[in-house]
Amino acid sequence: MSGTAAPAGKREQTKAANRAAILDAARHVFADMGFGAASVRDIVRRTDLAAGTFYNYFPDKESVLRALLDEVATEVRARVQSARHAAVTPEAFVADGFRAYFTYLGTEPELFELMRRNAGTLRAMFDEPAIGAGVDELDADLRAAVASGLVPEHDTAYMARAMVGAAFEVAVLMLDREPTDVEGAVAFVTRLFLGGLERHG
Amino acid sequence: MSGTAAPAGKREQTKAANRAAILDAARHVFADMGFGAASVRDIVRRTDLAAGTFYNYFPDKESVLRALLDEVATEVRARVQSARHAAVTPEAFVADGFRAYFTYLGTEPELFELMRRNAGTLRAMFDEPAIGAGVDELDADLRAAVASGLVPEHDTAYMARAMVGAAFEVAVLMLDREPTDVEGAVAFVTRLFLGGLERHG
DNA sequence: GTCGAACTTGACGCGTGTGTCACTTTCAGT
DNA sequence: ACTGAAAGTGACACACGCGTCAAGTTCGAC
Repeated sequence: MSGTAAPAGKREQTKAANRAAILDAARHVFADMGFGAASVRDIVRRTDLAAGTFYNYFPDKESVLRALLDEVATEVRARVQSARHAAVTPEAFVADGFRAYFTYLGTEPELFELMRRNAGTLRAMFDEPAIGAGVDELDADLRAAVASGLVPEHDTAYMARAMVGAAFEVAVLMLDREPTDVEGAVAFVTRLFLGGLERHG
Repeated sequence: MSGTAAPAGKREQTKAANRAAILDAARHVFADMGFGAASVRDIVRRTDLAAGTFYNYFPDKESVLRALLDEVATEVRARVQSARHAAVTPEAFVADGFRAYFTYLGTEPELFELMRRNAGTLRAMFDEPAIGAGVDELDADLRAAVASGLVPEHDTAYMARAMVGAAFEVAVLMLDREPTDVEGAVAFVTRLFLGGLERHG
């Protein structure tokens, strides 16, 4: 009957369901009113649970944000990383990385909206610049590309930031346009940054 | 004695001083804890004023944010606009616009921090994408440049967003590095986007 | 069917924020 | 000086969020 791994007792089932319900409610609340203005009560109210129950699952609203973040950050990082590491040409490096990024965001627009709305808070709270989910890794990959001669020498720290910042804004616009045109966005940023990389030679 | 225009009665003097004190306190508070988490009391506490006095100047905290925003948005827009409109080559168009932007941010790092911290809130609150203070104007300028043949045809909406997003992130890094190197940042983004623009032809 | 541990519930005590308002202080005009 | 309007003050009434906890409910083991 149940599709996934363990059938599990009813106890564990509701436990997982409650946790999921809280995370789901929090996703909406944080995206709608922003993390700072949101209260634990706002989250609970979007749920069938009682106020006290919340604290069986998370100690405070910050933990919920953290959980939500881990969800998205690890996923997007892994996808982008593996896409980039499979690339051998600069074209593929840029295009595949962005494609993985844009594709995932198209899949989870709600999480993206949450990140967009609370980007400043995230930066301040966890020093991880989770917004781009891996500026450091991009920087590292760029340095490796420079070292191996694939790409001309340049300020990789600036470049990583610029790529993430531009990609983020382009993603916003991409998701605003109907229908969502991932390939168009990929083509745009790829041309932009390939041109930029060459020019730095 | 007093440098500026009207010596003004003591009445008007303190009135202006109080308003300025509130705005200054709010600048700090919004930048430190984020707009959503901040309270009117937090602002007042950073001031010599009583709680009630606040409401003689602003109806609520949102109005303070609005006032703060107008301060920075109109200033940066005017500077960038005039810098760009004086340019005749694509090089100057890109470089001068960014230079005006970076230079102003270097002047007012506190307002920049406020914008950075609350970018998501600003977008949600006022539809104006005040963060880049003029994406629309940049888009318009780009379209004009395309129409006049200065620059090859491309998706100017994407380009405007990408430029603003990249500039914002580069500015963050620029202000983190010591000493603040405006010309280095200008040179970086100029090469990046000139290469990108050419490549789109 | 019984029992106990795990979980849920919602009301409670406490702290804090909101916007207001009667009262006081301050300044400008005479 | 004197006076009245303008502005400042802080306590107040109300509302809400927080985290807890005693009481109730539910599931699973035997």
